[in-house]
Amino acid sequence: MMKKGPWTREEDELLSSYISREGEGQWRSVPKKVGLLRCGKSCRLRWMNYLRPSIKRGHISADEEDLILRLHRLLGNRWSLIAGRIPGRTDNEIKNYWNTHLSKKLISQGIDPKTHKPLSSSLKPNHHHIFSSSSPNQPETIPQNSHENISNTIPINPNSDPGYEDLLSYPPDDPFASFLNSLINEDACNQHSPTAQSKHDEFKNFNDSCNPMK
DNA sequence: AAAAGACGCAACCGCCTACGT
DNA sequence: TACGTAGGCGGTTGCGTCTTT
Repeated sequence: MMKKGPWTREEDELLSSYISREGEGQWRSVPKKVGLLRCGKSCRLRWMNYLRPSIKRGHISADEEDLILRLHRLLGNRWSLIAGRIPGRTDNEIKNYWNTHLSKKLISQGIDPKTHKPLSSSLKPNHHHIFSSSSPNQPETIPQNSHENISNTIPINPNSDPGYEDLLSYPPDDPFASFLNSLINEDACNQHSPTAQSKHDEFKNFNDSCNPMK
């Protein structure tokens, strides 16, 4: 019989010590090896969203909030992609933060959290904008429930897509625009995923360029 | 002080893709 | 090609906590 519900401190310690000893992977066999009455998926989720040492929990800074907003405007509800660009944050945490804080904040400002356009105009179809009325929650080029590589679905060349500049609304030399370009093209250009440190550096560089006074 | 309602977040669920056989 | 397994994803739920009445 599988156990469900909140994890206890003892379970966390058992899982943590096992993962730090044996490493991640083979999740289905982890509960048996550790002696937990949990399914492998649950163990993986607990590790990924809570126990990993690199996780930064708690207060989300204004910079991080701004980044989430901008990335969501570009990517839609692609929480894992967004989280991948915010060091130490998990997709679950960002998803929760969006649903409980940011979407309400945008609504209070008269902005549709799905389209990032003014609520009064968000009902009107806009074929120029890649967020179409047929799927307001996702960019038009990204199929619902698809987990395919983002670089295959988001226009890679801004100059070839008429809606791109409208979407970003940043001048070509805007640091965030170049940051987004780098992340969009990253998977296509890099054979290897960047390390946590390089992601951190990338984020820091972006933040520094946005906030030179810091 | 107690009850009711709202809120926030951890965890679950179902579906998908990738990969091996 | 078809099937099974593992891992990953986003949507949703459930429950503890906080706030309001």
